[in-house]
Amino acid sequence: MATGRDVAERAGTSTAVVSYVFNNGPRNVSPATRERVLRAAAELNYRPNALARALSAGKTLSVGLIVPDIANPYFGEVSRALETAATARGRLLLIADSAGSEEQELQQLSSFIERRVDGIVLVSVSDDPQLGFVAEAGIPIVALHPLDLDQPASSLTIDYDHAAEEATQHLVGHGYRTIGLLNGPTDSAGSRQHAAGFTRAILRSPGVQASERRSETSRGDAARVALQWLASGDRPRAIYVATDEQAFGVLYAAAELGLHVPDDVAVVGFDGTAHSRYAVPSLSTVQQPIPELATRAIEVLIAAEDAHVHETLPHRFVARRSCGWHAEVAG
Amino acid sequence: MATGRDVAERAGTSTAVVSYVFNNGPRNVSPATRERVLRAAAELNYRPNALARALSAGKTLSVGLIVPDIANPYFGEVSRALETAATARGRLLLIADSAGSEEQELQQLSSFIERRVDGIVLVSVSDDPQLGFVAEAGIPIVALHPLDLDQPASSLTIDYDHAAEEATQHLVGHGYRTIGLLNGPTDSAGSRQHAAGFTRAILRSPGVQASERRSETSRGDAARVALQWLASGDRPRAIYVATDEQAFGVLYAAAELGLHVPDDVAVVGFDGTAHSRYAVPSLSTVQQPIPELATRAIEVLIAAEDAHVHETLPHRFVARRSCGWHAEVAG
DNA sequence: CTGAAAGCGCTTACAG
DNA sequence: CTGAAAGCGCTTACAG
Repeated sequence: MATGRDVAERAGTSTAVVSYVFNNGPRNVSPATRERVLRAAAELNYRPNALARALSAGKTLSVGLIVPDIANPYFGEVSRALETAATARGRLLLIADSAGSEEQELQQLSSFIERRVDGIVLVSVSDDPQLGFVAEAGIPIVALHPLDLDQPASSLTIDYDHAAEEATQHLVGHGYRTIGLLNGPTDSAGSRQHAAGFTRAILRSPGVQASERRSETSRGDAARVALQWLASGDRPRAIYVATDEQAFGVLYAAAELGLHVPDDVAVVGFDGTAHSRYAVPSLSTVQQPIPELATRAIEVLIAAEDAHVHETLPHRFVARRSCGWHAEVAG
Repeated sequence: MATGRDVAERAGTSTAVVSYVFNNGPRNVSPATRERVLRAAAELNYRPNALARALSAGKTLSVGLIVPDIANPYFGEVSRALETAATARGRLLLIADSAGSEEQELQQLSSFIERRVDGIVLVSVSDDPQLGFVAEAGIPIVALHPLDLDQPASSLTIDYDHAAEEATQHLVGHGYRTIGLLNGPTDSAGSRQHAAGFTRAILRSPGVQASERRSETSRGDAARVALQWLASGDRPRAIYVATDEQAFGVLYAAAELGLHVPDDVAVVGFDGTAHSRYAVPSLSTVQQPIPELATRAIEVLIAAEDAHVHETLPHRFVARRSCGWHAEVAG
């Protein structure tokens, strides 16, 4: 491939000028020279080498993202929103999939450090990820989930605890007397908050019975757990599910068992993926502010102040058919 | 951040030796020296700069992927499979989302060229993408969809035409006499093959009536189109849908209208996403060989022979509840 | 407005 | 087994 030197020679100028032209600075170039450079570059099909540029300029203008499963629509939507936000700020987003593996997550963090990304957006598979070595490298991190305050990273989340309480309260309001919680697989900060909010709503409601199960964050495993649960003697009348992805598995299990949602069992999900609206039946859910999370995450990384930021963004409960309403709420 | 020079100084050796240690070659290093280098590196938290390495060594060991919508589960699964395949071959996968925009796709191709990726896996938004400039840059491309043979790129696909015929034939075999095709939005090579196979199966079946609609490749738009179609006087008894994503929209529309799948309307999808199995009801579909496509794509890019490759991989029709079977076929 | 030159942090023949 | 040095392709003070 042609280099800046090739272009400079053909245009009868120096590599410095070629750089000035392609970066619109930091020095001015006369229109005639600029014209010659651009012509030569076009003739040679010149593409500046981004690696050399980054090495020399000391910045890569790129942001890394690590998610546990890019095939999960929620993370897909998050990725898409981050790509939009990053592009709007002139950054390239690099997406990596840790495949639910802590080891792979660590490798990808390393890889991002080695590539000198300007910042990292992380959805960790771990409840308490080791981020010290990233901080030592001087690369800011923002997690899109609750994080211990002593971690060397920022976090942006919604208030899981209150959202869980609100959603559970909504089910109580429908008059359901037995309510289940299908939580995530591990004892993480997130799952504790789901449980805390759920429990608070239950305790406040005399006569309401609670039960809890766990499953992996996948349709398949949620379906497996729900098939047993819903076929058992202590089938709950309503279930609050910690992720949409698991809720889809519950809807599937109910249908397989010939149970009607919401008449036999009501379901509420969490995340507010675009798909939740088109579930059968459409899924009531807690809507995460995905575009806002993405925009703010990129902002935080670009600002990269010394202090870490821990912000809570507003969520929204969206009632649809699956919880018992027979008309979608406005919006 | 510490550099190789810092490590060399602390270890009392040269940067060359540091490089030899971290790359396990190309020269041997005595155990004692290696030990000193590793210790110094650990103390300094040294991370080799991948940009400098790539610039110097002339290879980035990275592969770019561009998909039209990372939030679409099919592309999510493809991304995940490619990440696995790339990692297995020691390459880093960079994922970009063109957001359905031809212009953005071109920018991302440019960005990948500038980053000197070793190869690009492309799912284009365009029927006839302009790839000449990528080929001129010496970067091999493999498309995961049909491509004109005069394009300067390889392609890996299944036989859409026969798969469509087979799926339609399956619906005919159920005895359905009115069969619809819900195709993709544009007149692309893919949509032509869907239509060709569909039509062939219909023409071979006397007395079967066909109809066709189009929608965007999204649940939402497919639902919009299907709501009209299924509520109209000429509602087909069965529908062959060009993507799972659109088929989910059709399932939603049927449920909204109080129609039972498959008793009122049968549905067959296309792609074989993991989600298809857990749809309500579980979705009959044409299974793309996602892991095989991914593995082969990375192989083709790494081999990077002069000749372009155009391969057809085997697909598999999977009958589930949505087409009228009431038991899932083995597998 | 333009050019010669140093430097970014590596890798790799080359010489010893 | 090890080191000095050139080079990868850019950017950017510095000097003119």
